[in-house]
Amino acid sequence: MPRQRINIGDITAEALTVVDRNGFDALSLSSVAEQLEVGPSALYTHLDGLDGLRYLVAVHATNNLASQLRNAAIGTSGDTALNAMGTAYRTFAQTHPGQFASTLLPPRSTEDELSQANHSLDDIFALVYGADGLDPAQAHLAARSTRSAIHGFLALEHTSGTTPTHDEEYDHLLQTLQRGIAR
Amino acid sequence: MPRQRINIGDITAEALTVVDRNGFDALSLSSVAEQLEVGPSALYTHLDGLDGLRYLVAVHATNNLASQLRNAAIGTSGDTALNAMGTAYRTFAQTHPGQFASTLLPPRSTEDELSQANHSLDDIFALVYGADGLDPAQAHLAARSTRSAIHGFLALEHTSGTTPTHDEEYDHLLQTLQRGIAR
DNA sequence: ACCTGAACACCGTTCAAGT
DNA sequence: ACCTGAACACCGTTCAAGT
Repeated sequence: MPRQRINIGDITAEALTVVDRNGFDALSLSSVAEQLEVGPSALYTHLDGLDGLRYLVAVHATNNLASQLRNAAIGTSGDTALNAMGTAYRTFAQTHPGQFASTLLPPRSTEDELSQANHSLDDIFALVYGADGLDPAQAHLAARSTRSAIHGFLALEHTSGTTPTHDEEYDHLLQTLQRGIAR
Repeated sequence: MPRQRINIGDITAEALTVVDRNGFDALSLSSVAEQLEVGPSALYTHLDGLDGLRYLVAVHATNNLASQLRNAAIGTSGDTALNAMGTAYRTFAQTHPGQFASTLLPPRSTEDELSQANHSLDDIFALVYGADGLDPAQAHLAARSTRSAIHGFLALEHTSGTTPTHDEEYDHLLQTLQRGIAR
């Protein structure tokens, strides 16, 4: 019997593929193991069961999203930056709905890898607001409001089915934020 | 063998109990059937499998939330109404996290019971903005932005664990919306 | 150290059989 | 019409056994 040798990188890549194709709820040890040509129990050598697999996906998805936002914000500032980040956030949610959904998974401790990934996401928004003149405390508040609002809109848009485009609604949200943030 | 007779009302009540106690992901045909003292297959007479059970919970949860928002808005208007609704929304999410999570379930058609429940939720916000002087189109946009932002904040707060209270962040979000909504 | 394969518990779903 | 109970497929998890 030729034994297949796998590592955590293979598992992660395959898990993201499954999630991108069939959604976060379709992620299972069986599906990933089958693609890697090993038995489901082989995965326990590398991670802590199904919860560990979900955690792995959530960390990578959050970091992927953060990268997209950083790329979008490069060379811009102020409202231009926020609009670019809003567009990038939405593009990520639409092209990787499974990864987007995984983003809401609860961290295990207050300072684990997933918490850090979430903090780095908030930090991107806070940096933009900070460069815009807001002091650190205000920038943090503005960042949290912005991320919350954008995430909420995209989550509702995703479940609301792919009904007509909600471009006008999304523009309204982003403009509301830009007008409403104290500065 | 004394046969247990059940109806859709019993199932709904028991499903909501399970969801309130152990979360939306813990909802299963088995757990509900066990509490009703019937076999899991007996439920298929009344609904369409696990998806049907989830759908049932989502409809009732959304309508429950809508009732809370309506109650909160009674006798108020403008920013006072929005603050009251924001508080009621948050209270619902914290006291019934399972029902809150079920709220994001995708409808089956564009005009089924769940879509209607979601529309009635948006309508509550739209009515407040309408009474505030916004024309129907603007009130609709404002309602969607508001619901999205509030939902997103509460969803992130819920996953972010029950870390310290985020009261200040929530206030910031509501104030940002009130300043940012065009009127 | 890492994977196999059997074993177990659990769940959703279908369907013939009973009342 | 409505529930039972057997049957099936599928999944997560554990663990002894092999390499």
